[in-house]
Amino acid sequence: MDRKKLSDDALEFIAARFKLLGEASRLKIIIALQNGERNVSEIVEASALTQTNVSRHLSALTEGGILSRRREGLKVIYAIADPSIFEMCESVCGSLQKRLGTQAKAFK
Amino acid sequence: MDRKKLSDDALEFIAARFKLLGEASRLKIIIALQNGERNVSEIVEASALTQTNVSRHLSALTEGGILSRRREGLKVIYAIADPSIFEMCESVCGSLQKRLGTQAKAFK
DNA sequence: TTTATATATGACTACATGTTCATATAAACA
DNA sequence: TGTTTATATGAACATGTAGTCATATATAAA
Repeated sequence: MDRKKLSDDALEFIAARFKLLGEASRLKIIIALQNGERNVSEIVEASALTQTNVSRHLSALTEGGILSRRREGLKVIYAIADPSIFEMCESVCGSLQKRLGTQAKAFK
Repeated sequence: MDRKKLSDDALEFIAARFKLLGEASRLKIIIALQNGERNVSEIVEASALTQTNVSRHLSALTEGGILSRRREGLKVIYAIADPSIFEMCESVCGSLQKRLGTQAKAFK
């Protein structure tokens, strides 16, 4: 495997991670888990999404290494497995604030 | 506009930012600009994408506030407008390395 | 075993989007 | 003016994917 191919694979990995975060519904789920683990029903309630939809997103986020999954009786409990996503969200928030600030100035 | 609605809009903003980064082709373009501004032809060559495709992605990235655009004669020169994306990429690389390391251990 | 509760999944629809081809626009020059 | 170079865009296609409905699976309890 040559160097070019390797970095293409790496790019795909990175893109996949960003893609997982590039959806408001999934961000809602992540935020619902910000203060600690929760089972699916709790996430459904907190996110105001349907149970099916939440289940789908939870699968994707878990497979992508962002969440962890644990069964406890009838309930399945999810938690943030990769806290680095919060840094990234803050990073985005920072640059968005900066950008919105600039746009706001343009209206003065 | 109530608080709930506001935070939904904010989430959409953040998701849109992540979505822009969630595509290997666009990451290639960003990497091509990592060491300084470049015109479209140079980006096409560096990224090995078609001119049309590059042009489309450049539009999206510029509209999303990630790149800046400047005309100079026949050439149009793009540059990174929001350097915070590099922090995020490094953040992703870090957690991916950690994750791949864990997976590698599982095979021992 | 039957029933109830919690979560996941197959099938499907609707819609978004990456990519390409051909062509348009914009600027410089003869 | 017409021509050439550099970039952008309309149209169309193919693919991916979020969301939904009905149903399946898994665990606990009666």
